Amino acid sequence: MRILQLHSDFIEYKPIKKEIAMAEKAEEKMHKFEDIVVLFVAVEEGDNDAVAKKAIEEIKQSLDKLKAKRVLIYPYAHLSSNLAKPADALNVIKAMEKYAKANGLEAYRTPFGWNKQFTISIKGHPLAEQSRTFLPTEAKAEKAEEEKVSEAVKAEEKLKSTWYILQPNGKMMPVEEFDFAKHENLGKFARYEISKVRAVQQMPPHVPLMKRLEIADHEPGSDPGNFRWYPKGRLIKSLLEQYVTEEVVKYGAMEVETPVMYDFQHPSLADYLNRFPARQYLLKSEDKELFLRFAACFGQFLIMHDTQFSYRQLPLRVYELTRYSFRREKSGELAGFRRLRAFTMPDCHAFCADVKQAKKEFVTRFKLSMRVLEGIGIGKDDYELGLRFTKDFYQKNKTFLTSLVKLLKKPVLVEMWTERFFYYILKWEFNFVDNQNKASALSTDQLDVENAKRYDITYVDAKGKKRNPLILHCSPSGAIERVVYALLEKAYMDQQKGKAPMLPLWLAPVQVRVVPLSDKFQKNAEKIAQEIEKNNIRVDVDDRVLTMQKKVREAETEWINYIIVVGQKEIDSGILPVRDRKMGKIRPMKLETLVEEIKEETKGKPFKPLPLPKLLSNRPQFYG
RNA sequence: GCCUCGGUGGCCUAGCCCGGUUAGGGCAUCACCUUGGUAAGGUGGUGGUCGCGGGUUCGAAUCCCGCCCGAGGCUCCA
Repeated sequence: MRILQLHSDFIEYKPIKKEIAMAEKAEEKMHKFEDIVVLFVAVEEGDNDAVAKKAIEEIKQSLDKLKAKRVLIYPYAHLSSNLAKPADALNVIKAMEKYAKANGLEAYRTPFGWNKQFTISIKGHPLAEQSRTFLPTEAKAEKAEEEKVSEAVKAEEKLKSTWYILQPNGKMMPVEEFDFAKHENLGKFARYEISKVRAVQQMPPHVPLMKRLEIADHEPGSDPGNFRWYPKGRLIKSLLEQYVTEEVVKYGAMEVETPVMYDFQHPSLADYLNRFPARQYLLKSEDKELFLRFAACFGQFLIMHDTQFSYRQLPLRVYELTRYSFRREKSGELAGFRRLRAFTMPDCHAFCADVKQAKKEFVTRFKLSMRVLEGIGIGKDDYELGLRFTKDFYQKNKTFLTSLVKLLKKPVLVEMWTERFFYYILKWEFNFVDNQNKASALSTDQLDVENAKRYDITYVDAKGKKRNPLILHCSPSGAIERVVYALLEKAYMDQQKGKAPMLPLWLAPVQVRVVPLSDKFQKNAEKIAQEIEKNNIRVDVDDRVLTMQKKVREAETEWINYIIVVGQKEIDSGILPVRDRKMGKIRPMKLETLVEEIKEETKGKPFKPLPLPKLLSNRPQFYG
């Protein structure tokens, strides 16, 4: 049994919806209790009457110290991942109520089996918040692997935020007063963030696409949310990784590499972990407890802790492409490439002397992120800005915040916190809105005022004094997997609009396919392919024994950008009929012209050769 | 984690409600025929622990229980 004990000034709750068939009877109206100790209770497998009794006895002792005698028993499943069956849980909960009354407490109970809405105000004293675990027998006690309810989770329960729309002209209005008619996606994003709209019952389109296009698939031999990447997918991912890294290095970052696992007991890390509401993958190695990183922060901060630097060198930028970062998301929230347990995250930290410098750097990185997404093929019409800050920061920095919105040239969603609960005072993300009207963050940056101290990172200022820098946390593209998700979802949207779905040319696994009209022309086709290949273009030859029509059809379903059929006419004339996917027609052109066009379109982007045998007859089929 | 729906050769799927021949079809794959002018040429063959484990039954893809995996919803999203 797990109990979160909160001494509150008041709690209000309202039963909304029955979660299970055996839910108790309840009145669907607001209930309010004042000056009461709320017991959020999760009944676990094996809990029984004795556990209920023991729990109440211990709580009674604690309440005596608080001079409190009113309790509200509130069934709360989310404290445990090892819940008892509902019927057993209800019995235990009822037993608790019985024992509480027997112990002279004034006991109340919220209905079991309901989805409830609640508001709680917690008293400020040191003993107001306590968490407890009770196990069925003492023998099992040492197995109690306390799933810590982190400070961040508790903080979020108290978090109060208000929502606004901030326009490029600096005008900020409450979100409900804004007219979304001309800003459909922003409206979808706002609704998703604030009220969590119900999505249509449908598989996300990128999931079947990533399989059919042989990009990636679930790996059943691993943990959920871990993917296998086929050659075409690996090429796409690898090009994206290379591109983002090149752009961040151009911006001035120093690339490093740090471990994927860390000591749970390291003091800075343990403290930091407590600031994150997510769960980690844990591993035991001999007597050490390790966790897998969920971002590059750890490694980079530990490096910077041991690094000597002065104010003259600031801002200092450190970068790593984490392959992988791990977050043990709850199984029910995993969704294709949108949300994974292992993902590739470019993560760039900038260490700044003061707020003024941090703000300037923040703008540089905002522009960098826009540029990176643009280069990938995700323009500013494809995402919406979420801008989040504390009220205090807003009052001192209105002009600065508006300047970010001006860069984007469209209204943005604002979340304002009355107090600072996280380690940052300012944060933004670019959110992609997909075919299910769900929003997912791509690029993001944060202004961190807490971790330099926690990790004891210092620079020497002009007077020779040690100071903690401010730290910016930026991912200029967001997780690479999520970029692939956005590209595929975007292609699907195009298809819905009647346009041919496709990937940006520089990311297409096969850019040109040469189709010999019959096997008589195969040598000619291979020769043309060789000429194209010399120019760093990914080209293959469909030498299979199939009709030309069928080969064209397959090339189209593979989203190949240019298809060239080669027969006698082409050999005689030297003019190639190029089937252009983007323009949707066949364009007669010379080989050199096509090569020039492709080189121009892919200029400045990384290149990698074809990741598969050049002849289709030599190629295995990974899926379907 | 909870609730709902699903899992049948490499892929998509019929059959399941109402238990009973050799589990049917399409795509892919292999062989042969076809050598073509821009989105599916023809014929034949190979290929199956019906997600896994247990139960009910003379008999289970089909009914019951447990588990695993996927999707959707809730929750969560640093």
